Amino acid sequence: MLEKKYDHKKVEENKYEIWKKEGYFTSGDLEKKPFCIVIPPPNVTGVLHLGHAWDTTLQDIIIRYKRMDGYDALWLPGMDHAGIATQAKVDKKLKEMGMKPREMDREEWLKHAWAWKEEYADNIHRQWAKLGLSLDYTKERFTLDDGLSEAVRYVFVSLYEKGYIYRGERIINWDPEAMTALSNEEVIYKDDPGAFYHLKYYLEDKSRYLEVATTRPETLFGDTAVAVNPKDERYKDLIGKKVILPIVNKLIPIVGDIHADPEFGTGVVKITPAHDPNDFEVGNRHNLERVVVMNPDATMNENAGKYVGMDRFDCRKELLEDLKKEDLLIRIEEMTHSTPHSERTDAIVEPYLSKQWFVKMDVLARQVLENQETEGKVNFVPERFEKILTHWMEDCHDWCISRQLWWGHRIPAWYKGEEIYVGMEAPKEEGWVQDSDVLDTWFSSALWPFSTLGWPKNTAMMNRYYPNNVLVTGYDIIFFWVCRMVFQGLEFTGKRPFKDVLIHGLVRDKIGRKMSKSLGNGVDPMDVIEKYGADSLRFFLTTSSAPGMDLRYDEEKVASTWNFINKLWNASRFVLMNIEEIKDIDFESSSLSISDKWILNKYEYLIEKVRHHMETYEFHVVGTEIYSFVWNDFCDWYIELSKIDMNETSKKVLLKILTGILKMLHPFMPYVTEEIYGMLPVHEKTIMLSSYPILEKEYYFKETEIVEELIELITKVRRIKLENKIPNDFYFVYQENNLLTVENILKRLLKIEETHFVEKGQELASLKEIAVAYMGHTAYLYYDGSANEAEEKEKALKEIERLEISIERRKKLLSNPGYTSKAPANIVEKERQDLEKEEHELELLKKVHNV
RNA sequence: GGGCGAUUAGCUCAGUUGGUUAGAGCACCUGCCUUACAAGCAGGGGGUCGUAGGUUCGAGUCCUACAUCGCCCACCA
Repeated sequence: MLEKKYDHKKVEENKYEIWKKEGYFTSGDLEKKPFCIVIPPPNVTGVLHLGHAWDTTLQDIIIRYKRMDGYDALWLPGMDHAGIATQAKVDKKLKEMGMKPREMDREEWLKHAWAWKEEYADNIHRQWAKLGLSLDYTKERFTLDDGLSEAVRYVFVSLYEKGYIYRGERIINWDPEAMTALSNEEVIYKDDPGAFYHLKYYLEDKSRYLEVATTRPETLFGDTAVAVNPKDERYKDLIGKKVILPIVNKLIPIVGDIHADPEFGTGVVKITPAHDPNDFEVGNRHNLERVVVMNPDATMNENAGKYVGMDRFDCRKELLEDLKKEDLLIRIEEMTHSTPHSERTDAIVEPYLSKQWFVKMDVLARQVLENQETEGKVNFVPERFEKILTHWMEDCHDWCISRQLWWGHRIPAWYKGEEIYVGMEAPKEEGWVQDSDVLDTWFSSALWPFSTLGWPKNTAMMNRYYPNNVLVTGYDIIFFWVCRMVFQGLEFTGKRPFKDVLIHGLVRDKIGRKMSKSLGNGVDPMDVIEKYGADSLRFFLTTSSAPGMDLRYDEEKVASTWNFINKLWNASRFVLMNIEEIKDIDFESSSLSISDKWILNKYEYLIEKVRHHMETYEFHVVGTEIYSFVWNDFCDWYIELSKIDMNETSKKVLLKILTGILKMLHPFMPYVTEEIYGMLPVHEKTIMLSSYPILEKEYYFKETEIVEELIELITKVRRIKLENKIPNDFYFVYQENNLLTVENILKRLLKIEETHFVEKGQELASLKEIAVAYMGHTAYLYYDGSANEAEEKEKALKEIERLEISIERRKKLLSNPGYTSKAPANIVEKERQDLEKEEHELELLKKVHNV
C-alpha cells in the first residue's frame, strides 16, 4: 500500500540505477523500427543549468514515448570538449594553482585538461541520472575520442581536396586574451561608451588638412591610405595626392573608393588594411601595404614607434595626448559604440590580419538552400525558425576554423618550408612539422549526428539510425550549430542530419531576465530536484510554455506540479485500496455502468488527443489534457461515482484507467509512475517497457449524456444549497423518471436522505420550493428554512434574461442567409440544436418561476 | 537598415484549419477535517483579448497601420 503522502525523495531513490543496470536504456532490438535522437553534447566545462534540464527532458519525453510505443529508441549521449571555453577554465585553474599554463609543455598541459574533462564528465553523468534521462550509455561518445577525431580529419582532408578548405591571410576576429582567432559567431557586439576622435591628416604641402574620424586611433600606425568617395565633389580633386600620417609623419596616398560614404562623418576614411575587414578590401583594390601594429596580446608592436610594448588602450590614451600637443586632434565626439567582444573571454576583439584556415561557404550553403526546397528538408518546429537557417545560408562568410589553442582537434596539415601536406596521417618522410593550431569546436560538433554513429566507416549504426529523427535544441544556437550540422550532413552523407528540429526557448527568471552568473539569478536544477523531485521539475519545464517560446522559472508552478503528483498518488492509493483481489482487467461491456462508460469514453478521447499532440511535440497540450482528465474527470467525478456501487467491473475500469494514466504520464514523470505502476496487481517488469495506450474504439460510448446532465444538476444543487444555507434534510423532487436510474448517485453526491428523494406530485406545500433547471430538465428542492427565495428568483430572472438575449442572437444568425448558406452545415446544425435547447430551457424556467 | 516574437483574468501562460458563452495554474471570496488526498473537498467572483481601421454571415485568431516591450542578423571610418 502507498504511503499517505507522496515523498519524491523516497520515490526517486535507486530507480535510475536499476533501470540502467537492467539495460532498459539500451537500444538495438532489430525486430523494431529504429528511432534516434542524439543529445546536444554539453560542454565539459561545468554544471548543467535549467536550460539543459529542459532540453534533455524534452528529448527524454520523446524517447520514452517512442520506446513504449514499440520503437527501438536510441538516445545517444555524449559531451563536447568545448575548446576555447574549457581551455580558459583549465588555464584559470592552473593559474590559481600557481602555474603558468602558457609556458607549460603542450603535452603536460593536455594531461591537466584531460583530468579536468574526467572530473566534469562525472559531474554531468550524475546530473543526467538525477534528471532521470534514459540515455543509452553503451553508445556514449566524446568529441575528442578516436572515432570522432578520425571523422574530423576525414572531413578536413576531403574538404581540402575539394577546394572548400583553404589557408590564407585575412582579417579575422582576434581574441587577445585567449590569443586565438574566432569565427563571426563567437563575437558578441555590446554597446560600450566610446568616442569618435576627429584627427587632422595634413596634405603633403600642408595647405590644408582632411578631417578623419576614427574610433580606434591607435590603429593609425597601420594606415596606408585615406579614402574618399570618387563621386564626392569635395575631395574629387585630391585623389592621387598624399597626406601626412599624424605622429608617424609618413606620406600615404589619398585613394578614391566607394567604401567611403560621403554622407557619413566627413566623408574621409583612414584605411588600415591589417586591422579592418573593409579596409582590407580597399587595400586589395588599391594594392596597399598591410601594416600590422599589434602583437597577439594586443600590445603595440615595433610599427607603433615609441608606443611599442604598450597595451592598445594605454597607447590610445597617450597617443591622444600627443595628438593634442601637436594640434592634430580636432575634437572628441563622445558616443556609445557597439564593440565586438569575445563570447568566451569577453575581451574586446581586435580585427587582425592573420594567416588562418577557412572553410569556403558558398557551395556548401547553396546546397542547404536547395535542399530546403525538397521533401528531404529539415523540418523546424515551430516552422518560423527555418528562417534563421536560410538567412544564415544566404549571407554567410567563409568560416575561420583554426584556433590558436591546445584543447581540440589538431589540424591535419604539415609544413616543410613552403610545402604543405594535408592528410589523415603525418607524412612519413622526415622534416615535416604539424600545424600547431586546433580546429574550431563547432567543426567537430557539426559532424555530431553522424560521427557518433561510427561514420566515416559504413557502420550498422549509421545505416540504422541516420538520419536522426529529431534534434532538440534552443533557438540561441541554431546558427552556431544547427546550420553547420545541416551543411556538413548534406555534404558528407547526402542526407539531412535529422528529419525534425524541435526548438525551445530560454529559461528566464521570475521577472523575465535571462539567467546569468553576473545577475546571480541562476537556479540549479539539482536544488529544485532536492526540494520537489525530478518529476515535478520535468513536468513543469515541458508543459509550461508553447514550442519555441521562452519560459519563466516560477517555483510556485513547480510546487503546483508537486501537488498534482500528490493528487495522482492519492488517487492511486484509493484505487489500490479497492482492487487488491483483481487479477486481470478483462470485463464484459454489458456489465459496465453508465459512469463506467462515461469515464471510458472520456479516456479514449484522451488517448486520441494525447497521441496526436505527442507526435506534434505539443507537450504543453498533452500536459493540460492529462492534468484535467486526472483531476477533474477521474478524481472529482469517476472515483466519487465508483464509491457508490463498487463492483468488480468498476474496479477493473479503475485499474484500466489508472494504468493508462500512468503510462501516458510516464515520459513526463518517470519515477512516480514507475513506483505506482509496480504496485498494480497487473503489470509488467517496468512501465518503461510497457506498451503505450492505444485507442480502443469499442469504448466510445454515445449514451453517456445522462452523466453530463447529472454533473450539471449536482453542481447546480450544490451551489443552491451552499448559497442558501439549506440544511441536509431537504427534499429532492425529480420530475422525470430517468433520474430514478441514477437515484443512488444523487442521494450520495447530494447527501439526500433516503426518504427525501421523491417523485413530483407529492404534497410538500408546507415547505419552501426552489426549482433547478438543468440541460432542459427540472428538479426541485423543498426545505424548511429561511433561505432567500428572492435571491434565487433574482438569479433565475438573470438567467432568463441571458437566455433571451442568446436566443435572440441565434435566431437572427439563423435567419441570415449569408450565414446559413456559407457556414459549414455541421456548425449551422449545432446552432439550430442549441437554439432549440435554449428555447426549451427558457420555457421551463419561466414556468417554474411563474414569469 | 532587415527580420522575428510578445501584448488575453491581479500574476504566469494556453488558445489547433476563423464558428456562437475565451481557458488553466497561482492568487482572491464563501462553506467544509465527507474514510484516496486540508499540499485537500464543494461552490463562486474576475477578461470591451495593446490601439485604430479593414476582410468576413462571423475575428483573440486573417490583412493594414500604429504603440509598447523583447530578441536576432547586418552596419558601425
